Amino acid sequence: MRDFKHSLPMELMRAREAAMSRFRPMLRDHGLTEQQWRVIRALVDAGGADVGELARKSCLLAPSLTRILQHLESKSLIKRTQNSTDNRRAIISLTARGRRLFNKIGPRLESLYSVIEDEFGIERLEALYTLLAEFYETLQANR
Amino acid sequence: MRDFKHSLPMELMRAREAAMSRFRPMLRDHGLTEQQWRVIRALVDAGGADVGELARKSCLLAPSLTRILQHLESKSLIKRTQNSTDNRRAIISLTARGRRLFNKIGPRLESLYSVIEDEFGIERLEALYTLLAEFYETLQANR
DNA sequence: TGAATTTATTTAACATGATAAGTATTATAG
DNA sequence: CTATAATACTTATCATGTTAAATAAATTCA
Repeated sequence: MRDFKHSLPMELMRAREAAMSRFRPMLRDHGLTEQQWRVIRALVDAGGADVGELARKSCLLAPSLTRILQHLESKSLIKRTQNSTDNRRAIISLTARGRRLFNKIGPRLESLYSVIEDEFGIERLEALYTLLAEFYETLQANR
Repeated sequence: MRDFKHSLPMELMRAREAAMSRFRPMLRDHGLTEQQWRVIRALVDAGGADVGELARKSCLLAPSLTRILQHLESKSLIKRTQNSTDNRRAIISLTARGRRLFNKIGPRLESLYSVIEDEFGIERLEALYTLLAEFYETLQANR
């Protein structure tokens, strides 16, 4: 059997964890988990979206997202607006408070990210992005 | 700000999930989670290890591993042996039942994995492994 | 139209992720 | 030696991951 150390899902996880461990403390200082931040960032990107769209953009399963939205709503970081044409989907968007939090955290994360760019090199980072995207597309296509 | 779609931790996660979704149903059919399988596989690889070593090899946090070991022990898939020189660390190893389960599942996962190799190509897969390992090493080195 | 399906989201239940605190054992300094 | 610190692991707590089931609104079709 292939060496245990050579397990692709594990290598992907280790690489991800190596990166996230740089970001997580900062998010925590602002009272956010990694997943909550992904939702906020997706909302800035989309400027309002229903739950399904948010789930796709933030790479979260619907049940997780449901709980996270309840949490963010209780902290007044997001709000829900009823969709007139389909009462199943409410439109989620950031509150002013949510946007302020994003504006505070976003730049700090960017600077942490640019440190990684410098350490690993932009070219190799781009090569990694490309391979990851291709890998994902390949596996989705043949699903 | 960098495009949201271009977030490295998310891309790593998506790629990992694309792969895991191929393996997870099979594991589930045998009553195992992905993490439980990682522990079993690490034990085959090491042939007996204490909790700390197991945590590193299976990429699990100690509290998660504690719970998983309790679960696997209750299903008689692993056993604990006392270490004579240090009573803090018990040595974990597979039971005969654990080994049988591994022997049943291992080959099936390998064949699922070889499908991915064929779809994506071994060369690109190797390139991906290399980049991931380098990325991990770079970020660990400068920690 | 209205019963049956489909779609969107939530709830439930169990397992793991992440951080902090607790416990027991071993190592170390004085 | 022994009080103290360090190490290895476990517990506790809250948040998320994963699957299945439930709920409710929209769609389809007889």
